[in-house]
Amino acid sequence: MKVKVRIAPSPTGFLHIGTAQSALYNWLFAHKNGGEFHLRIEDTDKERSTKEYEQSILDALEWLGLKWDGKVVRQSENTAKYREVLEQLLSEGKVFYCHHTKDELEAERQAQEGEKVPPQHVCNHKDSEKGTTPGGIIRLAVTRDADSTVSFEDEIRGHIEFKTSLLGDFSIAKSLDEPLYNFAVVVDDADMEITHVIRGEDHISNTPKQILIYEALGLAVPKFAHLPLILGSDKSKLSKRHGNTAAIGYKKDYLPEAVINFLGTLSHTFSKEIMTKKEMIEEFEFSKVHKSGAVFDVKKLNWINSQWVKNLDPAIFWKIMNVIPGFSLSDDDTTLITERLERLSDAQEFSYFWKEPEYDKELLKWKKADLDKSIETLTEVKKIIDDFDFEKGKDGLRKVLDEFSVKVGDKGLVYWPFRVALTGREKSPDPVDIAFVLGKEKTLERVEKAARLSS
RNA sequence: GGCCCUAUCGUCUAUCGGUUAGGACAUUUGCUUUUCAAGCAAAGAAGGCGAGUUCGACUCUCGCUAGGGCUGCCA
Repeated sequence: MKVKVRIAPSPTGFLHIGTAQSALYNWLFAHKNGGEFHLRIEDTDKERSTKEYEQSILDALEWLGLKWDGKVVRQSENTAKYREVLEQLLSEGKVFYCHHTKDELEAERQAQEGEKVPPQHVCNHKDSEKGTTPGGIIRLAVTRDADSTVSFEDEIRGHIEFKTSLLGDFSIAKSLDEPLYNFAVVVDDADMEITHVIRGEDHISNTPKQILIYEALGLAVPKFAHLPLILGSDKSKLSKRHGNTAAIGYKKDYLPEAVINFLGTLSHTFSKEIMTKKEMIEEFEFSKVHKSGAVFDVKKLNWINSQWVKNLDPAIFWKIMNVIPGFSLSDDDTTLITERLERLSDAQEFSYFWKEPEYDKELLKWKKADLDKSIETLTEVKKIIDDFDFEKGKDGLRKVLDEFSVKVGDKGLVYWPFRVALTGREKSPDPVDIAFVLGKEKTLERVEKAARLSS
């Protein structure tokens, strides 16, 4: 049987980074097995779902390169199917109408909490006239055998078992046209012929309910694989208060390959740290997916990103950066930036390559000398550069500057003001490298301006 | 409270009964050096607790503890 998996985000927010990870693992599993990866939008909650969020989820998935097969499925477009299934179940007496009010249910729940018994609603309408009378909400009639259990073999965690007596007659639809999560998921997964449900650990406790629905429908139960959660620094489920939880929020600082690499290696053991999606497909195994939650470590993401940036095609780098339309440096010169970049937005620190630097003249002062002396030396440097033929290359210029340094007796006094004049910053690559990127003319201009600025 | 899941360096992890408990990120130090990085080299850093099984447990079993998830007419 062909492997078919899916992710089912609800358009009530941006694509969560955890959902992105589970999308990745679904995608990996599908590709490893020559199967299909589908996208289903769970928009049964009409109040909170929006088209904008739906679009942003699609965009995030595309950015990450997790392309889905076939068309996007929307639950809101499946209402006829839910109604049909519900009516059938109703006629078979497997589900029933519950006419209890929210207040009654709430009172019951509080009483149960007070008695310290598991909160659940075992409805007395199920065997009465009321159960077949339309109105109220629809619940599944769950058998109350003290010993009966629902169990499944999780692909990642092994045997998991629940007592059905703890479930109560749980709700599956607000009305014939308003299915609730657990019911809609089962109907759709069955409809789409999903073979493996790969999702977050937070769904483990929904699984027995869903299995019971499969059984009521007389349908084959798919395999389940529950992924560990991504945790914040305090080890609780990653949420807004920990920072950025929207996958698309990482776009400004990270390459999609790096985010995928990070998410992939976070909860699955691979043979090395830096992995392409293709390599991950080869090695993906449920047995190598971890069981325990993993803390989201931005420092590691930064490092992984820096590795990807270093090896990035310069043309693509400039396309992504888009600092000034059309601006770029030669491939070799680009490495001056990419070799020292962790986050994409840090490229702003190299803005002196594409615009005039602005700085305080005090910055020109070398720490082991005073400002006047620094300027004096810079003026000498200007002359040296003026006399130097750039055709002779970087090493040639370095050689003359080094010789001059020996005469001055302080290398820093020569190079520091030179660096500041060119970049306006206290940290940068070698000023000689920068001079050769800027060219002789621009270099002289900046040095001259610096010297003038201080007189 | 109930149910379920989990438990090795600060973080992500390897180990599938016998290892000096390995690697990566981070940290610290050294080299390099005109600054900051990068790069290279090195160092420190771990099996929650208690029983049991065994010649021998990080590894198997049980209990405890801790953390997490769920407990909606949300998904």
